[in-house]
Amino acid sequence: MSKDDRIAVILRTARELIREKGFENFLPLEVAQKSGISEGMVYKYFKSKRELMERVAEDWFEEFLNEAPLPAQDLPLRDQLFQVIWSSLMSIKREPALTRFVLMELRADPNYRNLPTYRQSRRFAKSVVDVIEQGIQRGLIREDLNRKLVRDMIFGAIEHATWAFLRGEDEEFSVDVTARGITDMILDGISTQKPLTTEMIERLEHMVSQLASELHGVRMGPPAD
Amino acid sequence: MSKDDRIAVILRTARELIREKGFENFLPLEVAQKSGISEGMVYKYFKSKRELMERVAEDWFEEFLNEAPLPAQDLPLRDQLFQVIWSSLMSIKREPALTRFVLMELRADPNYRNLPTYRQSRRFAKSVVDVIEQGIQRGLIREDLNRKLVRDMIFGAIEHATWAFLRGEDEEFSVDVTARGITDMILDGISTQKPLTTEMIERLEHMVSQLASELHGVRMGPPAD
Amino acid sequence: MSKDDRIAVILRTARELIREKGFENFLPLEVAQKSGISEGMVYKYFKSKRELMERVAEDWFEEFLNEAPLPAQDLPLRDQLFQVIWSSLMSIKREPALTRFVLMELRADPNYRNLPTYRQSRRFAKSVVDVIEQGIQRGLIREDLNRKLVRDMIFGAIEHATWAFLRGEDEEFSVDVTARGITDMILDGISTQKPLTTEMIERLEHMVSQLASELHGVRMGPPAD
Amino acid sequence: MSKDDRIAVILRTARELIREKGFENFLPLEVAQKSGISEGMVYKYFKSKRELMERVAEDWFEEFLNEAPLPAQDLPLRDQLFQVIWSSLMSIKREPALTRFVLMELRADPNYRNLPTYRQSRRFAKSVVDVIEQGIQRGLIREDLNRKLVRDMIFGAIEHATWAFLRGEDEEFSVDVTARGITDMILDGISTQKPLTTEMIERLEHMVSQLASELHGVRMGPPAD
DNA sequence: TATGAATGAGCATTCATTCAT
DNA sequence: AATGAATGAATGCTCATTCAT
Repeated sequence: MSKDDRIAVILRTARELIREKGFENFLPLEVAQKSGISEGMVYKYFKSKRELMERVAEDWFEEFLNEAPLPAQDLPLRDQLFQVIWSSLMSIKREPALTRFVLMELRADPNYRNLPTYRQSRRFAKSVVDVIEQGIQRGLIREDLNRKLVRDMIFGAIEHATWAFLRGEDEEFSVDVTARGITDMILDGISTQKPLTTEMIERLEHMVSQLASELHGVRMGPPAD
Repeated sequence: MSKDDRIAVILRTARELIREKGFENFLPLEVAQKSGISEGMVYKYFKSKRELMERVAEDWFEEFLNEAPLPAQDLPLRDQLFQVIWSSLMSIKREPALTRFVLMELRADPNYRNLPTYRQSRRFAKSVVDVIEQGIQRGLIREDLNRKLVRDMIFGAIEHATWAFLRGEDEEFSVDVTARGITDMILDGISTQKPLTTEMIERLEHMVSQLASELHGVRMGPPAD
Repeated sequence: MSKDDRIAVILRTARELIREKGFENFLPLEVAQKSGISEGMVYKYFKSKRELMERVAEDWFEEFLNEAPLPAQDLPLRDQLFQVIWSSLMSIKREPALTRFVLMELRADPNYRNLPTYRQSRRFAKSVVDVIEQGIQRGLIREDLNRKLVRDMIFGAIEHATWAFLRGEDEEFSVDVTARGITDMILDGISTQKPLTTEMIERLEHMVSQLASELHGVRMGPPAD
Repeated sequence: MSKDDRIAVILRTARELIREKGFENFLPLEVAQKSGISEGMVYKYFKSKRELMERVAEDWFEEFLNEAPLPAQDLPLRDQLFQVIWSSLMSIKREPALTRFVLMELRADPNYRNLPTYRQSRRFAKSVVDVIEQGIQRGLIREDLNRKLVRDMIFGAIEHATWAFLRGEDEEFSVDVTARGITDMILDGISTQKPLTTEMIERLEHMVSQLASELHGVRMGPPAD
């Protein structure tokens, strides 16, 4: 078996083990046994247990990035955002144990910013930010937003929904419903109609009133409810 | 030293150690030494290392809940929400290591729902949900919202912002700015103005058209559909 | 509460705890708590945990010796032996945990021969040996027996039956049946009745019959019962 | 050193340590040191201290069972029984500490019946029971015996004799004498010749005397020895 | 006399990593 | 290249006993 095949087998086995037992119980010895090789070989190809785990996470993330291509720019904004959030939730639902590893272990690593996973995470985050920027350029999204915060909110919502799923709180966890909810809330907020609109209307009403008074010498009030 | 004082000392020391070294490196022996007592004493008052850590988290959460009283119901909705988010971020900024412990260890515990921390977390979540409900009743927030999702989004945003801070990504992390940003985004969403307003504007346009036609004998208006 | 009362309470509590949890899990702290006194008091009256446990065993043994008086010497031998064995099994059945303590811990102690329990054990063993001796004197038991071995066999049988009971193997463990079985086997052995004896008698009977017939012309049968 | 050799060394060392210090003071660390290996190696081949000790007991028992082959069926019953009892006592005399471990620790284990030692113990017990059954079939042993009780008595006698030896009470402990004594007592019981027989003979003597006196006018006494 | 806080030695077990073969 | 035996530091937890108050 070639070196690359060997590595592929180890990575696949390791991913299975993480999926089955959780990353806290992941043992290099088991990877070797399940791969039909010796422990020494695992350490030949991966400097340490940690490196192996990081590579597993990296591969998984890479797959995700490839499977979830950038949303087509000619789609409506809402659809683009939905697609990005939906892919993310879907991927998490498929590999909850790996998700936990990335969220809990890698992200807490002081060295996180030098890890490939960090860059991957940035790539994905960028695809979200790109959608936002596009929305801004099209005039559909407010310009005055803190981009970082928008990104945090989107991912925050995704992750928080994920935790509930990982803890088994939401047995009926539906990727579609959750993704739709997050998308709408991000775009529309939770308020009912906007006060600014009213103000503008009031201003218009004022103008109309003035016109009317010029015409008839009579001051019109706002339309009765 | 009285039993209660002893317990207090242990808890304080333990909290310091978690703060300094992170919960992964927390050793009961060190707690004892730093408290000037024997390891056995720690185990006299706390059945296990885990229980001690949970108590530290619990006390911290309790302090937070006491320090962050329910927002006054007569405040504007936006201020109430801001206050809740601000307290949360503030508390996290003060004890990042404990936050990590709660978010990563406790929340991932299969038994999480039976822990005091879970109930505390619910209490806090409830205070947020209460604000939302009140907004709905006042007609300021849409009725058709998935409450759980709103809650997830708010906490998700808070936590995600927290992670960036914990990782030292945002050195200039400002509780005020972040809380303000989250609050506004939750309430208003990120979109520009709302199409529904159009109806009202159409009515106005109609009024203006009539006025204008009276003035000039010409019908202005939007193009007929 | 007087000193003696105190001691009595401690001993009673200790016995209950040994009964409930087994002697391996016996904790002085629990004795104190259950007795409503402090741990220090336990150590005031008993030099060590071991001494306390030995005293519990001693008291129990003493009770047994008092409750199981010497078998009346005018009873048939078999009844005396049965009584002794029966009392022993009965006492064991009542306090299995204490029995285990004596059999496993005390008896294995290098210092066992200096313990009160040893002397008590000897007292009880003597009562058995006395029955045997009496049997010998009455001509009912062979003289050439190794007394020590007889004693070992009797107690061995009792203890082995006990172990099965302690392990829960014989749920239907009946003191009566077991005591009866042991008694009979000890007295009679397991061999069938000696064929030679009967044969000889028959031969003699045959000879006598012939003599009689020669004398009287009449055939005598065996004597009517 | 091969895996099997290593295991053998560990088992041998462990057995020595148990022999020297008793099973209560048995430390895995010491096994490793005395075997010239690290503690980790002990745990590589044996999941736990307990498992190691059980394996030591198991091997010892297996050796015993191999060294003490089934008694030849054509031997007299008494010789077969003697042989079985003798082997048992001999093995115990060689490894008193292991005997204590089996009798006290293993046999008290709630899981005892699932241990290999239990099955070994059954195998040996069966060889005894087989001898008994054979005796019954040959008409040499009473049919109406409670087999379980016979077995208990034999082993009880063996074990009780063992205990005395283990405690050093019988310094002159002789396997031959003890085995002989137990065998005889089991087979013959402790009673003198059966009184009924004597009685019958006396009656016969009486009849014979009468006949004789009728014949010769002379009173006959009991037959001279 | 009574308390109960305090001690601290003692021990089983794990597992990432190395390296002789 | 490949093996897998070997390492050994690290650590949570127990509990009989003491002694200051």
